[in-house]
Amino acid sequence: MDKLRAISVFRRVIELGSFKAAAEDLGLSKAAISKNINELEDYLQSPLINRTTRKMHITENGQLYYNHVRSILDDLSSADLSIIESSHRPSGLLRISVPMSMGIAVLNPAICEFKKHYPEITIELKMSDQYIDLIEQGIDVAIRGGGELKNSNLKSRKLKSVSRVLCASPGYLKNAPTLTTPEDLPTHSCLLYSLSSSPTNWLFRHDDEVKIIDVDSGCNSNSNSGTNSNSGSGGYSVDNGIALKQAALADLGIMLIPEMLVEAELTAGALIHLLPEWKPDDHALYAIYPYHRETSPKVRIFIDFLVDYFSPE
Amino acid sequence: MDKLRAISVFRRVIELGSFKAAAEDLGLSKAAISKNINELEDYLQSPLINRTTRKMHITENGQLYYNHVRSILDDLSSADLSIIESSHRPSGLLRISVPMSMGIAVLNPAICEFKKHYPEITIELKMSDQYIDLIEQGIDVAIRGGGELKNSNLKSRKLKSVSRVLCASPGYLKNAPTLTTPEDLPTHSCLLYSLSSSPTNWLFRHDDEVKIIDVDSGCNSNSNSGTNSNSGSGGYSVDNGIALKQAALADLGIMLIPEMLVEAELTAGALIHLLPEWKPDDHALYAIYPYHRETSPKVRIFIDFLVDYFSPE
DNA sequence: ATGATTGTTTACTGTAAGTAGATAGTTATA
DNA sequence: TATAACTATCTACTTACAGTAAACAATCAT
Repeated sequence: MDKLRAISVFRRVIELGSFKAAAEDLGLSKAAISKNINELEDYLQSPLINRTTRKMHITENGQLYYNHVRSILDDLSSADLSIIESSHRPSGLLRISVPMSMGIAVLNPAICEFKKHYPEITIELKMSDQYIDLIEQGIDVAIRGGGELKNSNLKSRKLKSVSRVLCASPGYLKNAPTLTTPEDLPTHSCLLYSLSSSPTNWLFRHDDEVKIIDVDSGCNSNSNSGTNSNSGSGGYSVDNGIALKQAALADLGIMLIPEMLVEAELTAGALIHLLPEWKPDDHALYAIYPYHRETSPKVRIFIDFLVDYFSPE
Repeated sequence: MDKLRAISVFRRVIELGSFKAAAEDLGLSKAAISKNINELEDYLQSPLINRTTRKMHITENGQLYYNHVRSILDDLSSADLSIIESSHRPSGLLRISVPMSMGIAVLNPAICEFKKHYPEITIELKMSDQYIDLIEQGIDVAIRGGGELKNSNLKSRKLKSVSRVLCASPGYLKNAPTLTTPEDLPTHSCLLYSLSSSPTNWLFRHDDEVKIIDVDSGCNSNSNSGTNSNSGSGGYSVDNGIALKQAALADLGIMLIPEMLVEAELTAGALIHLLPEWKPDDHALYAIYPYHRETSPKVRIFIDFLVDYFSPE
């Protein structure tokens, strides 16, 4: 027995006062109504409706049950409706995870704009420089550089290309080895951004020429920290873009960093753009979200917004 | 989809935190759990649980729905339980219909005794001298003389034999024709109890001899009312035993009446037992109640009690 | 009486709910 | 790194049952 249907049928029979009327109202046969009522009565071990072929009268228990059941059915359908409705009109809480530097430089402005369009979506932005488990932590969307997925239950969507620049502070460069081609990099102190998809392999293009440099090659062999002079890559790896920039500004070495994080420093001369004719490969910003047949509209809307927000034109 | 089952499954999954645990708890396969959750999500057009093969986390909508649904399920099962329980422990309202004379003479004392045993059953006794429609009026039990049923949705159960006596007042008999055999009755003024199963055909036995007298035979032809003297049956028919007795005491004629209604008058001499060697056929008292596969325990208990109460030993 | 109306019964059918077993993804352990 | 243990999902299949149609039964109106 589909109890919920049986109860709905019972309710309708009581409200319309006849099996036939309920049958027509519900688009069922009289037989089906009869069966539903019988099954419900069997289940409750109690008569609910006394009936002849011409008259019916609700019993005391029937009336009691009707009163209970009506409010229960109403509650349930309102609960259903509120979920279904919320799945069309986006609202509720959107939990976003993002690495700190990107959160400040990129995502926060985007979110501020987003909130203007969808004020009824509450946003909880979590700055996190670790890759956390979205499902375990109940995160709706994570913004990350690199679309690789740790988990097949996640999906990713590319938001934006991030052009990166190779740069260092004048202070570092003053005492540093010469740098005329990418191949010179392993002799330098290279600051690594550990959340990059391949932190130590830096790729550069010049016209059709491609060079992949393992800037970490000398790291483990000669880890001469402290002094920022002479050759050898000083082992410094951070998972935070702001800290990376601070390290570079403190003359610690050369970094490969998203251009947008250092625009001000480059124009002010606090950082120098190195090997400008060698273009690093673009990173990309991805939105990562738990895959689900029924993606929440708030998630869909938010990602759509970000794609639009970051699209070039 | 059996939505109620899907909701129960969802609830259990949330409470146990795993599909497998819920499957074992509910005695279903993991596949069934998975299907139920998927169907519920499809119906609500919204993800309820984000899941990998190892972890699951309830979504915002899922939490919302869970909160609603838990109280709804609890409400429903408590409504069910209260009905099922009441179908075992008799209680509630018992509506009884009975002809007035029997109500006062027979049923009321029985009910007083019944109430001592089942105080939690509320009784509403309706004295009615018409045969009313039990189902239309929402009557649980009617007590009547004669087990004939107007309606196939009713059942009857014999409670008690009612021995009747032929009697009249001395005042009537003083001026009345002679009465030595039942055949003399049509010459008398016979008072009819219209609720009897055959009001005008009075049956008498003497040893193996049976006589059926149509006491109404002369009624329509000579309706000499007013005077209580001489021959011819005066047409008087009542549907109330007390009124019938009052009519006899007022010297209006001869009546065939349940012995128990006139015991006091017979011993006091206010009424005279006529033709004592001719025994009228016994009437019987029946309980009539709406037929239902699931008879209410209050009805069953009450009728059982009456049968026991009226049984001879 | 007759026909209209209404609930029940019966035989049948199609849907879908459940299962078993294979599959795929994830974590722990050696 | 490979393996084992665990979990959700998918696929194919079986089975149960909800609904229907049609005949039946009972009641009421005319």
